[in-house]
Amino acid sequence: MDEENFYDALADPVRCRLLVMLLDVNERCVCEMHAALSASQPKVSRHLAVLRDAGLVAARREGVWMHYRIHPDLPTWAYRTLLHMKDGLASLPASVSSNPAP
Amino acid sequence: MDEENFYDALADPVRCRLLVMLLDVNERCVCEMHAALSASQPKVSRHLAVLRDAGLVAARREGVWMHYRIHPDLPTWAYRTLLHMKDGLASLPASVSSNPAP
DNA sequence: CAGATACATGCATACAAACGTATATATAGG
DNA sequence: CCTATATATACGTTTGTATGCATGTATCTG
Repeated sequence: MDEENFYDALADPVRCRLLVMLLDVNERCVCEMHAALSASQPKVSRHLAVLRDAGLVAARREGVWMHYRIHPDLPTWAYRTLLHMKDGLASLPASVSSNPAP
Repeated sequence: MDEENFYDALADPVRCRLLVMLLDVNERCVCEMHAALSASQPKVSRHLAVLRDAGLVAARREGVWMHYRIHPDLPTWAYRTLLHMKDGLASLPASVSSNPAP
């Protein structure tokens, strides 16, 4: 969880929405999220990989499904920043404007 | 002050350091900051322009000098995020690693 | 008006990020 | 083993960002 990379991970609307979705519930699988965002599966998978590499989310496999959650060891300042982000993004549309899923 | 652009503005080490410097004092002129960061003047000027366009900082001209400060109308959640960032970045070196000023 | 200082910006380039499409991996079930 | 589902990744392309260098603009001084 490197401070320098933390804000890079937030600098994308898809990733922001993924994080906000994960703040609302404990866990979500990829298919849920890519459906909710109306974004293609590879797109969501790649963005989740960025968040995972940055240490923002953790993944757990259960059978065929990958369950993602906000990383439990996230430092307090990082978690608070995500909560601030959630408040600000609450009014925005859930889906990302471009590239709807087929 | 658009939430989407806010995190884009934070996604650069130079801009993060500029913001942290401005959190410490009320105002700073460009020459102070480019000296403190050991970065070239155009580099710092452009990064300040990004922060200004994003609404994160405000500028005031005083004679030949431009004084930058954290934008006084920054929403609370944004200001708190900057304070979190400052805490985390406190331990990092003040100057940016690459491209020292001539 | 000329020159100096502080800052901004235009241009070309290098580098990284994001995407779509296609394909690979993994697990579960017959 | 074969198929289907869920997810990840490789590849090529496009787009965006950061930078150095050079130049432009603004202000002050004389």
